[in-house]
Parts: sequence; C-alpha cells; structure tokens
Amino acid sequence: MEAVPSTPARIADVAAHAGVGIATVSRVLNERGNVAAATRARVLEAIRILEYRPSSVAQALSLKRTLVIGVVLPFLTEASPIERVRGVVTALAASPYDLALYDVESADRQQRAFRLLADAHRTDGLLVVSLVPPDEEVRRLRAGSIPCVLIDAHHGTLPSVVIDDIAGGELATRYLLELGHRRIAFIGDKPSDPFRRQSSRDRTIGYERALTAASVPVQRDYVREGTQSRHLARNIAEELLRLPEPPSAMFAASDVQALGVLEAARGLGIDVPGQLSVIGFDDIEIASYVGLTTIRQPLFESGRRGAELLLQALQGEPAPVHVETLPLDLVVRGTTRPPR
Amino acid sequence: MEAVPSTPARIADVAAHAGVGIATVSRVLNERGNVAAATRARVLEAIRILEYRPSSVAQALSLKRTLVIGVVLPFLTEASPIERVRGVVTALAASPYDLALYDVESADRQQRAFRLLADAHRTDGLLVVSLVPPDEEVRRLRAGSIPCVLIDAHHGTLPSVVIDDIAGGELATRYLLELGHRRIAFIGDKPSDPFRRQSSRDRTIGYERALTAASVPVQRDYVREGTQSRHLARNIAEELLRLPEPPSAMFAASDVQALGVLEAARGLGIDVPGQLSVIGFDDIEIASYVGLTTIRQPLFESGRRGAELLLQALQGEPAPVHVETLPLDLVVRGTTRPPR
DNA sequence: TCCTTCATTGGAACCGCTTCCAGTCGACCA
DNA sequence: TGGTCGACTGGAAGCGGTTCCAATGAAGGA
Repeated sequence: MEAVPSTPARIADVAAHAGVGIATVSRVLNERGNVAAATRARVLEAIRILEYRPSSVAQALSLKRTLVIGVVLPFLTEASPIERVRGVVTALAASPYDLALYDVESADRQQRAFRLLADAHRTDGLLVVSLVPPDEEVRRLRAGSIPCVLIDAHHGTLPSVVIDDIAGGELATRYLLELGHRRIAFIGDKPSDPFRRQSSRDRTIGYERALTAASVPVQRDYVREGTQSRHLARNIAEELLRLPEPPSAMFAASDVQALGVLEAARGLGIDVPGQLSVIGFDDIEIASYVGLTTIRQPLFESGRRGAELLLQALQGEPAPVHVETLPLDLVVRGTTRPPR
Repeated sequence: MEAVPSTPARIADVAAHAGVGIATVSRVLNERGNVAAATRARVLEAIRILEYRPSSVAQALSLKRTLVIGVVLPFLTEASPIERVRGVVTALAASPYDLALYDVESADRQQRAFRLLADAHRTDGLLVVSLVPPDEEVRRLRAGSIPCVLIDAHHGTLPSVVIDDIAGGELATRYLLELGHRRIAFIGDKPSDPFRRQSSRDRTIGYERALTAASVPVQRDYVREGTQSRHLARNIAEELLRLPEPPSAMFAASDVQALGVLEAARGLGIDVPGQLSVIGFDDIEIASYVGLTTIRQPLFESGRRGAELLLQALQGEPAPVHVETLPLDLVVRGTTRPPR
C-alpha cells in the first residue's frame, strides 16, 4: 500500500521523486515531447505514486487563462433560461471549460456579476443570457479581451444568438387571425420591469403588426402587461375575460403566462378552446403536457449555439460580430380553435 | 477624460502610479489598516484612474483559496434539481463565493467531475446533489481538506441534508389508504439506472411498510419501475390501468412521473380523481398548476441549507458530520378522492 | 536630551506552474 | 578523429497577488 501524502503533491515533489527537473515534469504533463521514454516513465510513475494533480489555479495564473466560462442570466427561476443553460452545459461538456453560473435576480446582483466578470481574470469568456451588459462593462470586457456572446439579447458590438421576436409575435397573431379571431388580446411583460425583456416588446410589435396587416384595429385595453409570472398573468386574464366585450383569443408572450391564462379560464368556467383560444411562446416542457398551442423557440439550441460561438472565439477564430437568428415554429396543439 | 490602459493594470502599476510599494497597495486593498490616510487616498485614486481590479486567480494562488464552490448534480434537465440549485444560488448570493456547475449526465462525466474537483485547487468546497461520491474521491477531498456537503444523498462520513424518503413513502400511501383505497400501485425509478436514486427505493419501502401496517398485501404487479421520465411513467401507468383489476390509486415517486400517470388516464378516458387517485412527490412548480396532490419536499430549502452548512464549514466551524432531515408535507389537491 | 515605541512603509520570498534559454552529451558526417 | 547537430534536461524568470520582516522616522517617556 502506497502512502498517501497528507498534503497534495506539487510539481516539485514529483520532480524530486523522479529525480528530474520540474521543467521535465511539466513537459511530460503537457506532452510537449522532447523527453526520453525512460525519463517519461519515471515521471509518470512518480505522478501515480504521489497522486499528483496540477493546480489549475497555478496553471491559470501562468497561462493567463482560467478554463472557466461564465454564464450570466436572470430568472434562474424560470423554465426557459434553464433550457438554455442545459444547451450550454451540453456544448461545454466536450470542452475543457468549466461553467460558472451567475444568477442576477436584482439590479445590484447584476452590477456585481458583471463587475466580477469583467475583472479580466475570473473567466475566459462570457455568455450573457436575456440581458444586455452595460456599455461600460462591454468596454471592460473588450479591454480584457474576454470574448462575450449574447443569447436572447442584442448589442451592436457583440455576437449574439437570437430569435426574431417580431416575426414570432406576428406568427402567433396571424395564426389566430387566420382561425378567424378578431378580438385578440396580448399579455406581455411590464415595461417598468428593470429586467424587462426586449423580446416581449418585440413580440408586442409583431402582434400589432399582424393586426394592422389584417386591418384589425389594435385595441388599447386588449394589450396588457405584467411580469413573467403565472399568477399575474392569471389576474390580467381574468380582467380581460370580464370585459364587456372579452377577447376570443389571447396571445401570451410566454408559456408561463399562457398557463396563467388557462388557469384564469378554468377558474371562470370558460372553456378552452371552445370559448377562448390561447397561444403561448417558448414551448417549454409543460406546454406539451398541457396541450398548449405555442410558438416554439429553440431554447436548448440557443444555449448550445451560443456556447459554440464562444468556444470558437476562444480558439482565436475571428468570431465576427454576427447575429445568428434561430428559427421559430408554430406548434398547434389543443388550446386554439376558430371562434364560434 | 482619463486614458484607459490597453492592458489591465496590475498591482505594481498601481503602486508605481501612487508612488508607494506594492505591499502598501495590498494593505489598502484588503483593509489591513496601518496605512496613513493620505497614502491610502493616493492609492485609491490610482486604483480609480487605472481601473485596477485584483486578479482573483493570483489571489487564489497566493491565498490558497478560490472563492468558488462547486455544485455537482445529475439531471439538470429536471425540475427538482433546479429548485435545489436556486436555493444554493440564493444562499451563496450573500457570500463572496462563486458557483461552478457540474452537470453529470453520464457515468464518465461524473468521474471527470469528481476528479476535477478533488484536484484540491479548483473549488474551495463541494455540494453534491442526489449523488454519492465514490469513496476514493471522498478520501481525496478529505486529503485536500475540501469540505463537502451532500444534498439528497447519504454518506457515512459527510454531512448531508436529506428528507426521510421512507416516511414520505408511508405518508403518501397511508393517505391513500385512509381515503379507503386498497388497490394502490407504485411507480418508481428503475433499479438498473446507474444513477438510480436511493430516494426512490426508500419511497418504495415506505409504500410497502404502509401497506403492511394496514394489512393490505403488497402486489408485485402493482409495483413498477421506469426512469424519471413522464413518458415512461405514462406507458407504465397505461399498462397498470389495463390490468384485469386496475389500481384505484397510484403513488408516483416523483411529480414528473405523476404527470405521466395523469396523461395516461386522460388518454384512456379515465377520470381523475373520479376513477383514479394520483399522488406525486416533490411538489414542483407545475404540481400546483395541475392541481396534483403530492408530498412536498423542501427542494429550494435543501439547496439553501446545504450551501449554508458548506459555508459554515468553510468558515472553519467544525461542521459535525450530521444529517439534517428536512420536513415533508402532504399537500392535498385535486387528484385524490375516496374510491367509489 | 536620548532612548523606546509604534505607526508606516517597502523589499523580497512565496504560492505552483509554464517556458525561455543555455548547457550536456552521444551520434553522425566529412 | 574533430566538429556539428539535435535530442534532452534543468535553472530561473515570470504570472500577480499576500505577507513576513526589517527599516524608517516621528512621537512619547524618563
């Protein structure tokens, strides 16, 4: 039985044990070649005996890279960001990079996270989800030459992976229009939300555009906003359904909100899709369970793709500041039907 | 306008700019005191001008701590681990620690993750979720004196945060028995799953124990196993419902599986809870939406608590190898009712 | 007035690894 | 057989911090 040292071995210990210089050990470790087979064997044996593992911290300092990729995102609470993270994890699995997660629920957390990450040392690259880093931090990142890819967000000088939210809003709305609906309500994010997603606003634009294209006037009281929560969406939907002239269809800017709508309808004894059609956005896991008609956006894929772009940039490839737009699909399930 | 240096400033730059030694800058940075107010001001000014941020990598090397906590977990795919991670994130938010995420979907990923983490340098502490690290790695962690807390898993020599799965299984089953059910089926995880959770097996034990206590014989063909997926659970539930003498109630080892059961019932036109009662386990977000009766386990809390214990250990407090058992609650909603 | 005390300060060692660079030495060629 | 070449090898200089320790000098006490 080989003795286990009480303190982890350092490269010098290995060198001493093998009777070689530390440079040689390093060469063996990094397969730099130029090491005699016999020497190599002795070193490997010493490594085995001492259970030596190089300190990644020391390597990071020496090589000026950490092999860590930071992922900054708000709303870890929700289903869709999680799907994106899964995509990132998958893409990173085959790489030597670790993933550090920064959830920013509040504005100051956000501040802190970016500050931390822009310190040019903690991570080699950054993936920012559904958030636009302040210009100041973008400048810092650039100064530290830390590549950064945005997912579900736009910035003039950063590559990003997005969907066309306007088109998505149009797609959903047009579908409802084609079914014959004319009284179509929209439930999106609240503009006052500091984290308000651009995406929600764009979906609103798409919604209005589709209505206009179909010569259906946009009614102010059919366009409502709450935060990304089922509960709030439910309240809003209830209000809408109690209107003198309630909508015959609702387009929610996210599936989570659509669930709130369904709940409201259920609570009020309103049949879906008999009396009310509902369409969501995202196609999260539960959507298929509930049979929700929705616009599918490739969440998992967005994370994977973003991570791939970042890895490329990390490889030194000249990752152009390009915007990659992922496709959207209308997924028709059971919550939509022509109006009576 | 102050010039922004092209390359990030190092502590020596600050020292030079302020006309002091680097030791003094470090003292200011770490508020070690013993620095004249005027000197301090000059240093701070230099830091501001140069936009200096200490390199955490260099600090890590020098201080022998990384300020990173690793979280290892399988099934990032699923709702419940995510809830736990949220708890961890919350607990860590107030601390100076970052969170590195290691998702282990396969056995070799698992191997790799533990290997990486036990290298004694990458993280200061480890949180392992729903997984038991191999003894070999536990030894390594101990050798590197990296504290480790288990969540939803047991190990003789490591502190952990768990629930009493046996009691949970009993609680669910007893409730069904009290409603008057006698033909109660159980759907759990497959034993052949390499990641199979101990928890599922324990719930089975609780299930059997409750039946036995009520003098209801355990029927082999009422106890089924699949993996943690809605789809498989659905298939299994369909089989059960097609039995000559189908169960009047089903206890699923997780809410996700319970959803599969509900789906099966819906597909077969079987009314829940009219003809079939269903109870799940976990109380994930959707459960309340669907109105699923379930056993609530504090997922978020488990992550928070685990992180707290780890932080304590990191503070040098003698974290005893204790097992913290979190409480379970029966949450009665709409999917259970006495049999006809 | 001289010495001790103590707040300040900076030099230098060290954390553990990579790598440049110079030195060794046997092999091969003319 | 002398010289050149090239495969190996190890010393030492960073990477960017922290901190021990000695040095400086002004203030306080005898």
